Amino acid sequence: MSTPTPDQTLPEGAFLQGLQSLRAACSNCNLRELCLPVGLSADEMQRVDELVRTRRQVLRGEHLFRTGDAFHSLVAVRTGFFKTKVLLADGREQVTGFHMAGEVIGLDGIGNERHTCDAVALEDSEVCVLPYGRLAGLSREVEALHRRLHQIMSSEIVREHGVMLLLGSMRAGERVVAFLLNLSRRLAMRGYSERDLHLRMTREELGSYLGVKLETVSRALSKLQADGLLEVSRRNVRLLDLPALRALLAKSE
Amino acid sequence: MSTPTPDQTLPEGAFLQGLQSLRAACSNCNLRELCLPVGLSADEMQRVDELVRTRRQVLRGEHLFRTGDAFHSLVAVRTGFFKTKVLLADGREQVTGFHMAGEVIGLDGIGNERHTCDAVALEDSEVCVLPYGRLAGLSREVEALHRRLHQIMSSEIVREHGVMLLLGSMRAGERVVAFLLNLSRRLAMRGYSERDLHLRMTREELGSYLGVKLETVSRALSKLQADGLLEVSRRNVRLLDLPALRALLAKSE
DNA sequence: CGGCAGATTGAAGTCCATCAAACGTCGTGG
DNA sequence: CCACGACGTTTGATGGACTTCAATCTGCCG
Repeated sequence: MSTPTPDQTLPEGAFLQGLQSLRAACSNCNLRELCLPVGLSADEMQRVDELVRTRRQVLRGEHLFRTGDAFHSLVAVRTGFFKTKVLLADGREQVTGFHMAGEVIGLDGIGNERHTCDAVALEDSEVCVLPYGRLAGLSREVEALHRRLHQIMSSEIVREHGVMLLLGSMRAGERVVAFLLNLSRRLAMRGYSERDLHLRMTREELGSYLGVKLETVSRALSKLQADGLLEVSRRNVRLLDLPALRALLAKSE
Repeated sequence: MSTPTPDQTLPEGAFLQGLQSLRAACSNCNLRELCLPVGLSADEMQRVDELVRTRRQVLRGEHLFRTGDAFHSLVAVRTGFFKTKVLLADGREQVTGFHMAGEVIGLDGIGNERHTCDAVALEDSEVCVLPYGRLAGLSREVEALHRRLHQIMSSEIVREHGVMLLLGSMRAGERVVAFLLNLSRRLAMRGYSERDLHLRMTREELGSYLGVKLETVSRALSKLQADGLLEVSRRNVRLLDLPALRALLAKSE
């Protein structure tokens, strides 16, 4: 493997720290069916390879970007787990999402060239850096990439509609179930068990995402366990009765 | 004015109802500084004119689109006021946004070619129909349009982050103030008073958006009136002390 | 004028937040 | 190796914010 040539167009600073010497490429990435290159032909994917040259390691607790940072790149999660959060003037914070392998982070920065939220690794992670300028340029040549970018952004909007529904219209117990089923589905899509979940976030972070306090999350989980629908042990959750859990959402009372 | 030639590439069906014989064009639209063509040169705007040929009238209470409808076009609000909402299986609904002149609706449909929410006119309105296929095609030729589309979607993501913060981290009174200030700012951007607001939605719709019950909205408004910060009379709100209202959010307690 | 939808206000109840204590787990250092 | 402490989690008791239920009021439109 040859010594990598640093990409001259990459932003200086934070993004160059932790640069990996691995050759990044979508073409031989096992996430290509989930991630940015969905819908691209082999040829098209190779053109994307040209600009997805940089991988970055992000350690647990490290920020990928912060509110106010200049926006240069989107980021695709390769391994690991992230949270994004927004802050209120008085320090209150709201977790806006949890992000796992194959998901793209940083879309918030496109609009005004600055990030408007923080992204923090919840475990040691690796991401692919997607320089936005080059991505946008290529997407004008490769229609499938253009479509895919629009699709990714649109899906993020739809995802957030779901969170708004959760925060605005569900009670605490329902929110927890909705979260678990969503996580279960995303794990299943990646070939993991849909029953055995390992939560990567604290009860407090989960509570923030769900708009309730950490004690409420804990109580809701205990209640579901008492009802025989799942087993909880710290951050490990086993879903014992998926149909019943789904029914809790589909038909509330 | 000559008889308009119906655009052959437009989708059949619902969108053709209420077709206006007015010649739609961004170039001579007074919203061009707020709407889709922001950042486009005169030449570029004329190219957009070619595909923004159709205006549609939407009466109060009418749906612009519904969950499940096939997605063909984005829609720019020209006059009037819309809400978008998502539905839960048991009938509960969550208003995800209120949309006024210059704002683009329907971004949720891009991802999977179907709409995932309902858009309803809250007063008699007029919209410009933006056939998505042609818009995407043109955006590959006109870079400024490409950027603008990305920007619109990114801004929508950022807006929703703000709503999530509101729903997840604020108390009822703060939510109402945040909503009023947001509306005030958007009206001011359009040349209207930032103090005199006319709410276009019922207390119930506003409560749904804010994740509280209609009575709670009503009480919060009454409280703000009692505190001398505003005057309410049915759907008319006059903000009497904007700095104090802003301070309520900037520094809670 | 009468009826109705929407808005306000009050009283009672529920869900969740808050405060508090105890427990388990993990990593560190004695 | 165990003790210790920090951190995260669980669980209980109490209180508060918002919901629910209900009555009344207002303005609008037929």
